[in-house]
Amino acid sequence: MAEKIVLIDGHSILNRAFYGVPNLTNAEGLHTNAVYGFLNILFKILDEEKPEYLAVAFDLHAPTFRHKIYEAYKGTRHGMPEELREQVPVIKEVLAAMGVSTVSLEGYEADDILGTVAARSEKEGLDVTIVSGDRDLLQLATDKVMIRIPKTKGGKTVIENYHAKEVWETYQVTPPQIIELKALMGDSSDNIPGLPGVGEKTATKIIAAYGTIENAREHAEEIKPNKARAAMQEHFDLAELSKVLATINANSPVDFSLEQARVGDLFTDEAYDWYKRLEFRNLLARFENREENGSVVDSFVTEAGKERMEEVFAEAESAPSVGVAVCTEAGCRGVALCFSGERTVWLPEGEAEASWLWERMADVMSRAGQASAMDVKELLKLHPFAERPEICDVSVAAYLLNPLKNDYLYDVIAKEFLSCTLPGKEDLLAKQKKLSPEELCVNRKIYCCCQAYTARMAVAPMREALEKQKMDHLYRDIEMPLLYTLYHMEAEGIRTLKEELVSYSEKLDVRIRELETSIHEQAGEVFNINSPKQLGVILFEKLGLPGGKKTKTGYSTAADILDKLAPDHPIVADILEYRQLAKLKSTYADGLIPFIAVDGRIHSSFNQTITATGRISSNEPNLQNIPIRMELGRLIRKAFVPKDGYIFVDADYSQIELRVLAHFSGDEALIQAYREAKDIHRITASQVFHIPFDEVTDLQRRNAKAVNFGIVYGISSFGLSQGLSITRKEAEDYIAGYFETYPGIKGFLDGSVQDAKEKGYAITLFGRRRPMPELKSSNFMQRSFGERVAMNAPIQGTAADIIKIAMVRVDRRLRAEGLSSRLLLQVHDELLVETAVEERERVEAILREEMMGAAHMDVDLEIDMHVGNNWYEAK
DNA sequence: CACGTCGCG
DNA sequence: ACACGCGCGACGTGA
Repeated sequence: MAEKIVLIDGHSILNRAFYGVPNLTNAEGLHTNAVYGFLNILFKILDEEKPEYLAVAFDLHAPTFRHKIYEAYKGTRHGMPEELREQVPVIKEVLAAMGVSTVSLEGYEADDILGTVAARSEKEGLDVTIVSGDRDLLQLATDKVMIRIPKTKGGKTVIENYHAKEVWETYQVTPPQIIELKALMGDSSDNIPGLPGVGEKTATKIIAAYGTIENAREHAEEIKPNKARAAMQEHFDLAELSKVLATINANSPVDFSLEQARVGDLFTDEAYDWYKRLEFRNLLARFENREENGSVVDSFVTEAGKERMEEVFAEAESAPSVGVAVCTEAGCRGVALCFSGERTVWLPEGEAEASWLWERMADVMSRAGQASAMDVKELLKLHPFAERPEICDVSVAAYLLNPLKNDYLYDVIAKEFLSCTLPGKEDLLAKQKKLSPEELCVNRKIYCCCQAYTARMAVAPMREALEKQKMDHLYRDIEMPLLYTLYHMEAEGIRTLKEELVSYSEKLDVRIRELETSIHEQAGEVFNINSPKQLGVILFEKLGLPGGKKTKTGYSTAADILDKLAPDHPIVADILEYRQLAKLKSTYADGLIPFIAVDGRIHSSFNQTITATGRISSNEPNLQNIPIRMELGRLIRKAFVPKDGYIFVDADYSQIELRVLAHFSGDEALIQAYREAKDIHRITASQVFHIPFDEVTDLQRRNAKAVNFGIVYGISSFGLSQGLSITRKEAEDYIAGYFETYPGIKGFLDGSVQDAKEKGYAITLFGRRRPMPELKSSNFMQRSFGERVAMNAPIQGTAADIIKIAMVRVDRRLRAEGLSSRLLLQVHDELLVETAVEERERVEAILREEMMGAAHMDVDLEIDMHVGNNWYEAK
């Protein structure tokens, strides 16, 4: 079959689209209806014809030869409305972005270009399709050249098709005679005057009979309707002019290269960006279902039948590198496997069982030369597989490369590391899209395949980036192994006694009601104590307590403000107690109950890609902020218990951050202090205040402790003064005294800030980076924040690195040594192990060895360890 | 959904 | 004179 070229009459189709599509604008206020309609027609044609070549012809604005004649006749052309005019450059840009070649030629109309290119192409043996709204072009029809005229019928676009045969059937004339026809009947849309009083019917009769207008004139006296005969005799010049206007010059000197017109990948990143900007959601969907080579979304194959799926799974197990993703949504469950940029396979649940799918997925993870996923921990939950270095988690890698992001979405990763534009969650699964169940399922499949694709393709560039930034060790030897430990902890969960929580909640409730009544009485009215807004009005307006404004929205009623107000009114103490109890009840007692699973345990999540510093976070529920500081809150911990025959062993690092600081700073005095003394805060007080160790008062020790903390947080005199309720001047004196005592620390903190400013990031002992864009800020507040972060990040981050190392080693040893004791929780500097009674000593030894041995610094790591029958006792 | 508040390290 | 301690997550309120 012959190759095919599609030629589009740009302005004509744009114009038709403009009047055929209701007014549309995007967020920028740009009119988009004509562009939208144009693209719809374009795609419809391309779908139907699947041509090898494609070009769009545009008139230039300069008047053409034919226009000049016409203007000489009539004067001016009617202008185009502004709403359409502004879309002309847009469609040209969109076409350029899609790699569609456009043709225009000074002094010639699009018709001439179309005619010329059509004639040349036909000569070269191609089939030609011309798309236009202009019937003038019918003159170009042959048995190889088809003219297609889109029309809107009842909101739907139907296309009339004309080869020479159809022209004859419709008009009873040959295509070249269309010119004669137009010369007589004219064409108002194309500003061809024709003869007055001659319409289509008469014109057709005349040309059918005489062939040409010249011949018709010879026989003018024979022409039937008197009106037409008169016109022919008196206004023949008009017919001649019309004939010139209607004649397309199929021999114009247009510069056209067939090769340039070859249809390539229309769905480029730039085109995608344009579609997004123009908000062509429907067309984006078409975009995503495209059939071009190398395009991700359509590179996948859907496999049906268990036998065929088995083959694909087997193929994946021996493949050098596979990206894996799953969809667990009922009704569209399945596994996506990406083998290469050209091949991603979707394996639907179909007749198989989900459990079978997940087993086979786990086999792929266990055996493929390299197996990668966006979230390996999620896959482990479906069906566990053994840890091995060939498994990569792309989200974790992305997190290390930039821990400041809120999330690590595949489309962003693909854009960043693969320069590839994929449809995002919003594009595929947004609720507003109101997809039918079938469409939703298709989109879920696409979503899943995109994840597999990104996981497969991003591994290499991300590995490279990690190596380049010297984080490959951190990734391979700390974060990836940690993922399995976190999975184990989540799967294990912690036994929690519902009855304990319920009775605790009831106990709180009694007191809360008492306080509520008392507070309302003292206020003289009933109001919502939980509303800071209402509370502020009561305290600062009705009761006239001193305080004034503090927050953007009104009065601050935070605890530290209320503390200072307590002597002024007894209601304040009640409010503080109410707040405390309300918090305990809502967040902890009542809040935890729904999380107790059928196994009687709470399985919270430990997130590896959340914090800016490298810490782990916990949620649903957060088990890293269970109360401990106040006795009442601490009682909650009695609800967390080991299973029968087990006890809790809890180990926490002693001042790990301060030790890290001592190591980093190399400050001899501080290092020496750690080597000698157990009570670092007391020794700090002794040295800073020049007092013998034994004479340090409790207050002095407390102050020294606050300074130590302050240092770790990135000291500021303001912050310290707030924390200690002292003046700024006093705080400054403390800090000055501290730096005098430990000059190495001053040097380290200054150096950290300096270093971060030069490099743009802070770095931990194990190479973890925290980017710090704030340091470049011209805003004092932001820059100051950046400076504090630069001091804190290496310290907090290194402590995080260390406990992560310890966690992995503890988890591994418990398993490797055949123990049944298990790591359950991590609370930043603390590990909780559910320990078989008879394994207690082994577990204690493992915790001690692995936690203390996780890093070797100038200051040893120390731990405190406790044992108990619940979490309350074990701390 | 942002804010204020407060629990933990 | 004035910004503000570092890192998280959950709850309740109110627009």
